[in-house]
Amino acid sequence: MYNPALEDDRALRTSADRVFEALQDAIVRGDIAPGSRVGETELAERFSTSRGPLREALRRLESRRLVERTPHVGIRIASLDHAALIELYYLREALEGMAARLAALNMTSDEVTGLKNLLLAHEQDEALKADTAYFQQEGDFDFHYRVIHGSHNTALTELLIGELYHRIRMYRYQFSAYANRPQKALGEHQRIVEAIEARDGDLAEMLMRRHISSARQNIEKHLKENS
Amino acid sequence: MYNPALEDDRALRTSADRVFEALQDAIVRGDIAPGSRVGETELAERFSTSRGPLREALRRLESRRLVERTPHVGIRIASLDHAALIELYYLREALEGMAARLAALNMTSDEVTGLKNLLLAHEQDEALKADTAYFQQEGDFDFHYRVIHGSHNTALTELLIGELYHRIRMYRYQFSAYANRPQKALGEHQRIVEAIEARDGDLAEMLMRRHISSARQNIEKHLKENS
DNA sequence: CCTGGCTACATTGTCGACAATGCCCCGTGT
DNA sequence: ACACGGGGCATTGTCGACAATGTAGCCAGG
Repeated sequence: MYNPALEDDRALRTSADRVFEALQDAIVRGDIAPGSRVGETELAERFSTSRGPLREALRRLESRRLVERTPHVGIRIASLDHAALIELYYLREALEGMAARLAALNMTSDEVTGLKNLLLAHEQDEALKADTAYFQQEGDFDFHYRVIHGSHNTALTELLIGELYHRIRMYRYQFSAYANRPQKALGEHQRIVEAIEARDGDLAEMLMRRHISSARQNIEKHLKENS
Repeated sequence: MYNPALEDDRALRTSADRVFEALQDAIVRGDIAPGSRVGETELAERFSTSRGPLREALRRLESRRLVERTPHVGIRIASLDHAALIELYYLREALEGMAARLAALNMTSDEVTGLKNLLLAHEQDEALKADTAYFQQEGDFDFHYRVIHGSHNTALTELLIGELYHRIRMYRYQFSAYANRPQKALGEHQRIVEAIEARDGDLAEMLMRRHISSARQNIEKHLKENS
């Protein structure tokens, strides 16, 4: 059987890159328990490679704060600390607020219409499915991805999507449902798009910041109740 | 001021970490020409180690965008792109604005008095030295470091100081003087501290954002004139 | 029984050798 | 003269072995 994905794997990717992505995915999805210590030999066997490429992958995961390393002792998978999650939301508020501002200034009209169509699709899904968490979460990521890309600021985009979002996704996978008020979020998304369409950077930033700030407060409330 | 040397005894004993620090410094200071291709063997000899630890260091520098890597071809030192510098200033505006807001809320009174004393010292240096660029730059970093730490948000602090500031410093070293208006900057710093002391997060954020936005516009003006 | 140090083991850190890939140059054909 | 292909060379990617370090368990002494 011809499998182009496998060939690409071998042709234009190094083993270290392949391990990096696979291990990152395993950590984000929780296949490896957060906070657990893992040995290099064990991981190397799991991903069918030697310790050399594995250690290169670990260095990159260390930069993304997905593993913690102490010299001569070993690595442990990042633990899920509530305080760290709250900190991440302050970062998101600042960065995505800026992204919304820049998106209002720099998005092409094609990108704006694409964004509007996305929300229309969400609206219909929402009407049908009432309150399904999964679709809302994926749709939520999709919306935010598009706004971030719309900033046309590559440093900002790479920082948010390439580094911070993996940590956010890890929390979402493992703490699962925060009861994240889908219909309310959809309404906030719509207002943000309206501000972007009106090319009102100030308003777009303010609405995005409130949107993320609300999500943070919602999480804080749930954490306080369940403790 | 942030001083990574304090942790050297415990954290930096491996060869890979030592090379990472040394190579990062060499890149930031411009000892290695930006955009130039460098071979792994050559670098390994330069830092008296083998290619194994060197490659681990390169992976981390790749995460910090200080080197660019293409598989099976090699690495090249990050080039100094004007557009990328402007993008970085938008990141700084968003992140340090948030840092100033959080500093106004979370700084201890000891930290606030330390910050005030720092500016008093700058004021006297300024009065004496009139317009010396170097002290102002170092003092500028010192001021911003303290505000960032004052946010008491470790994710924000590590992101700004551990990742973004190295890129900023690289530009400052190599494009040197932007005529960065020391006395005007000092006045802006003083107003920011006043807002922090008054525990006015909104005002502190606004002033910090204006401060960085002014610096960005100043750079943009100089770039336009010199092209 | 507890404490302190010491020994043995497991794990991480480092290195040199080998394999795989890309690049450059040269030769050949049109 | 130029385009295309093949071979040699330099560089990167990978691997297994060895050295260095931390840890746990044991033994001796109090």
